[in-house]
Amino acid sequence: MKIVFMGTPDFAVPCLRTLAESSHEVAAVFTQPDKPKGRGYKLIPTPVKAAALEYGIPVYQPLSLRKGGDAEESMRILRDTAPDLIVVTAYGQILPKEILELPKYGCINIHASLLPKYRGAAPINWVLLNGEKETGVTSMQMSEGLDTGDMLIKRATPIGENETYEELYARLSAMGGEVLAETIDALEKGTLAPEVQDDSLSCYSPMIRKEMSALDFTKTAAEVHNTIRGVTGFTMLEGKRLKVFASELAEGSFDSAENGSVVDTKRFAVKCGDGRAVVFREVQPEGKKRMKTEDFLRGKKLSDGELLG
RNA sequence: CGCGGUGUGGAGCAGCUAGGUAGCUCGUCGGGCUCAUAACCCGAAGGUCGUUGGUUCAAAUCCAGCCGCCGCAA
Repeated sequence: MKIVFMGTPDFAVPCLRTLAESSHEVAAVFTQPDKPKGRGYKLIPTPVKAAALEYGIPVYQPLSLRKGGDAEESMRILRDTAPDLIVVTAYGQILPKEILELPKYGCINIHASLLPKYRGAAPINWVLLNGEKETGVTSMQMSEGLDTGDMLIKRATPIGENETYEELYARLSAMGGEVLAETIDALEKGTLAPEVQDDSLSCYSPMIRKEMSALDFTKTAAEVHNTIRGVTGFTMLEGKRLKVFASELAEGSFDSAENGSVVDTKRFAVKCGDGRAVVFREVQPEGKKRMKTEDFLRGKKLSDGELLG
């Protein structure tokens, strides 16, 4: 088959590699325009673009597929390319109806959740924020709504108690490539059995906002832990920002301590609203590298009862 | 030229403002002790203090440039 791939971040790269290394022809890759990122506003190619260039696949980066000159140009390119299938993984743009209907087999999307739950932009963050025990990857036949298409193949995976966003992201990303391979395989064999989503079971996972990462120690330890896992936490220590990348729940309760105070200086445990404590496992002080808590504590002496936030 | 931090043995840091002996908490290696629920004692190895140049009798420390890592903002 002749396939066009659309995707942007790291998450989509395994899918692109799956296709590029398959017997199918990846005729073109669409990805979001390079944006100035990082210090000094350096222009960084998207991970999908970088991978596509490795394989020598032509890359297109329209500002929009829905309006303006770029949209018309994209439509022309797609018509000329005449793909049998378009595969979309975390592209970051809504496809107009004309594109959805252009390929013979339509458009297939790989989504990082067990649909119909966690439709939308940030499913991986939200399953962690909500303390879900299980998630997965679903492939679907795209329709006009946001992640509402008929489900093709769904695969589930348990979520570790202390699993972080990065870890889960990497696992689901790899699973995405596998589910895509299976889906295309079944598509060719004609064994796909599309399943309509039950809208009454659906929920959305909106985009993550910066302030959601701020740790609130009046919340329960489980909630604080889930914030750290889901969106990476940050708090203030002695007037400086401290990011928290990984954590675990401490055993025991510390009712007498103040919320947000350090209750174990050897492990960096912080008391939360329900009397329990969260142990920071991996942190990054402002201006410093990310490090394990044990390393951090070698250079930074915490005092008992020291207040965060 | 967006704002800012930082670079010191294997790890995390102090020392720099007021230049003059390389320090702390660990790790590693050797030895001792023995059961102290991340053990304790003794000893050792290991550093061109990011880099280049400048000032100076003397630079980790002051000055200038360069390189690397990072936080904020986008």
